[in-house]
Amino acid sequence: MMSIVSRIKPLVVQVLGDLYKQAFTEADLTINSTKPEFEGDYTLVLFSFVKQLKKSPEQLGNEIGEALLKNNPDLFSGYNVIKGFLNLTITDAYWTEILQSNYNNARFGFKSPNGEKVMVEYSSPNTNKPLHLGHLRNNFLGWSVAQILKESGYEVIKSCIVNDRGIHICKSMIAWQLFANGATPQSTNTKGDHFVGEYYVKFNDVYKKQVEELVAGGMKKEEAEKEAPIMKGTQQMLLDWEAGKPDVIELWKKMNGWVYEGFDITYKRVGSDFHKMYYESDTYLLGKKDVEEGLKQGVFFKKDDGSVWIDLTADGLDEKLVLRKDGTSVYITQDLGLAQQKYEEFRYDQSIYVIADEQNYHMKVLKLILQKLGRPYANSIYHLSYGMVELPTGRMKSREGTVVDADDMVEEMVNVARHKTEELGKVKDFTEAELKELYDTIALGALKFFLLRVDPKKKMIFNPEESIDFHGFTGPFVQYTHARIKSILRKEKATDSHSSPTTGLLKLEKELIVALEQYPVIIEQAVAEHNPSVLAIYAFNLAKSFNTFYTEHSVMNAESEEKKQLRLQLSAMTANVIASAMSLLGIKVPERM
RNA sequence: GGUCCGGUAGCUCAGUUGAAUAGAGCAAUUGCCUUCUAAGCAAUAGGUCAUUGGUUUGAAUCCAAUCCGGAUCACCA
Repeated sequence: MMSIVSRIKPLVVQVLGDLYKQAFTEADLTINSTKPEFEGDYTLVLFSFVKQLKKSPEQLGNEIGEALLKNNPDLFSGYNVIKGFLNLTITDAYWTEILQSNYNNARFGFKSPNGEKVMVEYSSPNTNKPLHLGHLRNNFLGWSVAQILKESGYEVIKSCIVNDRGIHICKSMIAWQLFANGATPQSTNTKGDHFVGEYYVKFNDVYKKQVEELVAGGMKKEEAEKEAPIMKGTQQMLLDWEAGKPDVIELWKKMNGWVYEGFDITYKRVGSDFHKMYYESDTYLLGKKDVEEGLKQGVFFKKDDGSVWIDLTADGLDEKLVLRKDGTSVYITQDLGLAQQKYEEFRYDQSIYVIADEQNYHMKVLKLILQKLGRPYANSIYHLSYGMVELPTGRMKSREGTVVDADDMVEEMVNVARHKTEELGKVKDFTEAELKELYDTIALGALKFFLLRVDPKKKMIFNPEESIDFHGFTGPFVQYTHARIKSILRKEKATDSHSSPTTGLLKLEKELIVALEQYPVIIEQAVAEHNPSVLAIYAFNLAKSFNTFYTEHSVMNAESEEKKQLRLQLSAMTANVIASAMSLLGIKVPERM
């Protein structure tokens, strides 16, 4: 299945060769959608040939247009030249053919397996605090990119590295030990991850106070930060953990267990899932082998104190530590080891890391080191870097409690969905279970769409007062359009009718088919850019086009039986493509709402 | 300070492989429910595309400089 633009390009290249005996390539051509105020469907920009061919744009346009029309009467039905633009009109027969052969194809734009294997690592939570809005952006992005790749023919392995050990985990552990008096999630009726998160905040409160007291007593701030009793206790706990001290390990397992119970609920709710979980407690020692190997290869060097480094100054970066003087791993050491582990286990062709842009430098270094170590997978690593979600007041900080909690967020969206639905009163015959499902569909649709509609690379601002909206450029708008179409199709199904007319397409009908035809190219773009937002924007524009068409023309009371069939097909295909595009974003679409 | 990312309507964002008069949504104003779901449609208003210079037939887009905001450059993860 070839897009119309990629069909036109070789035809133009051929015509240019025939007419002017000059070789052009498809890359030399610019073909855009024709602006609505002009006659035509697609436009060839002529300026680039003017100089080379020494003819006026008008003359060129007319000659090329004439030849294209003559050679391909089944594809082009007309042309016009305005200034330097050749506007081409595609035949109605072409458009209706697209419609008839695809209106009922739920896999339109999807591809069959291509034999390539991709790993997508996303989510990567810490087990010391609950998930917040920033994690949701990561989860939705990772899941969506994986789904887009899957439907584009890749074998996809979704993985997750859980940061379940380290000093930050010990912080909530020690605070629990000191202040909980044996309280548990059960005894306090609190979701496990939230329960543990409270002690992480508690740690930071106490720590801050202790540092202040020490500073008041005349100690320098830097020293006080090291000497605060609770911090010393935490560091001791980390040493005990690494030594495998039973009571610490037991506490660690217990608290992590609480967190996992909480995470499971949230992941299930928002639809995140993984094929392979990695735990840092299993992998954090792995990279040491790579460091030894790199030392032998001369990629790394050892300083006098025994610490191991790599010199990246020739690559415009700094010297980077890869192993501490006491022989313990740092962050990058672990990532080196994990990368190796993942490759040995899955032999992927591509490995995508969905990680916030604050780690751009780290990921650059990781890739560079793997390249220098001569790893065969080094170049297959792709950092899908996304911007942080910020509040109007600035960055969210777990330590300071200025975060929008993921569970709270979902709950609030569900409430808004319920109120709005009740207010409109269109689904009064739904059962409790059906209503609950509908609220979830709408709430998560709104939330996912909101977080995915923005270019991942860009940081985004979340304003709680203004961002919860179900009108306009939102998930519920697209979902509503789908429900609206389904309402028509419940009255009458589209059928394979070859009696539907192949001429006389109305403007709004054609606009819709033209948009539908572009869907496969949009998916390809989403794959190439690792960018789901193009699908969100596309789905919105498609829904908007349908709504305009819908208010202007009646399907059930069409001018003729043929028109009705055509419009039923048009409705069916629009509903399919909306459902399809939304499914790639991880968003469900309801039959009614 | 070095590196990277960003600055487009009151707000949130598209457009950045150069192409016709820079587009949406929200907010504001105004119309449209006896006709397939008004979570909709139509319309009005809102812009020195941060600034300056350059390249080009053509610049929001490319180049240079400047200003502003953010991230990062840890023996933290």
